[in-house]
Amino acid sequence: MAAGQGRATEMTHALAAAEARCLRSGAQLTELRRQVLALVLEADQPLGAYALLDRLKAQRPGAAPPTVYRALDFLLEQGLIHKVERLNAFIGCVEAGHDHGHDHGHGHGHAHDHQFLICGSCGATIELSDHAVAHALADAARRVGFQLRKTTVEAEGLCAACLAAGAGATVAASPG
Amino acid sequence: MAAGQGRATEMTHALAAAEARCLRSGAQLTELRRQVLALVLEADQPLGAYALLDRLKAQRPGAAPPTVYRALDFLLEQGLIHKVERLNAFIGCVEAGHDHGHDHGHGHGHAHDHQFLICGSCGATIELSDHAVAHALADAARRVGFQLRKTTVEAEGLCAACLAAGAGATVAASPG
DNA sequence: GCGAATTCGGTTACTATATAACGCGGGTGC
DNA sequence: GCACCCGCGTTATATAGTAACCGAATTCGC
Repeated sequence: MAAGQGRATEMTHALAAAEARCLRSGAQLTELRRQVLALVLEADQPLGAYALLDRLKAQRPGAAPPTVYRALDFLLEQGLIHKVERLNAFIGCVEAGHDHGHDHGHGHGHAHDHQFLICGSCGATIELSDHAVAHALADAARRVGFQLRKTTVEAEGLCAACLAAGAGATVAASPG
Repeated sequence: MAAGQGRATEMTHALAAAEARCLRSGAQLTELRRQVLALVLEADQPLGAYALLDRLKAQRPGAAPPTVYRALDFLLEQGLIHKVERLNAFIGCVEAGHDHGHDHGHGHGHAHDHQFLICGSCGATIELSDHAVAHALADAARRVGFQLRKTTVEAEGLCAACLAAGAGATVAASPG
């Protein structure tokens, strides 16, 4: 891609931004939480809690499910990561590193509306922040008197790269 | 309840419609599948697979997880039920009883686009079929060259009834 | 009628995902 | 020092989902 920086650099930036954000909000980005965040960020796909646990054990042999789940809960609350419900997996928030220039005032991450596009062929997961989708959903909810708190919009299909590679015909199946 | 019919009547209609649909498509709505469908339909909330299994055991003592999962897979394929990803639970499809007047030609249920609004207070789950939401998502996907196959749109919040009951302040918590 | 192929579902065993509950140690305030 | 909260280790368990094998019933071809 056209990005002029490697993944390692992005990671460093993202971690620094996360740290800065936690400092501002008073949240404690502990060593464990930073480790789990790093594991999520360095993956190019959403990772399940137990996949993260396996990797975490390299650094922290005694790690158990609650170890990683507690860290994930924290990171979710801070808006540093998202959960992909369809996959029961976790992925870094692409907006976590940005600063919106204002404080939303709820003491935690801004919990922006977002959408995921999950490629069924290569597993890549694209995060969107499409206002039209968010508005359409908000409108539909308002129409039935429903007050939204958190939205989950996830779609499965084929990413541009896999479509170009002809995955439209094979969809991750080996050619016959 | 302003509806002029009881839930039992709705259920009977839904089951009859499901049977008719399966007849047309050649799918076999067996006794087990009908039982599981009835359990899903008679619940006023989405039910997890194991909750369904517990209830199924009353009629079918030997039932085990695969028993209910196989039935659920069938019902999902036929479009007679939906899965609520956020809850890992299953709910009857409100359109399953309708007839769209045309055959979609893929040999199974029409898999219409839909959205769920899940009340965090009472657990009620409202199914929408909002075209604006579906279109917005389709547009956003097209813009990044992503081909949609299946969409999952689920929102958590407060339903109109719970809002009216003042749940906006308490959200299912007992008053202090 | 007989066997092959298919479908449905019972059964066992297992993997994957997630949480409850208890306890310890380190900070902070007094 | 002591109470308190928080982070986290630890054990155990709950919940969700699948793999693999088997037998009964049906259908198809002969």
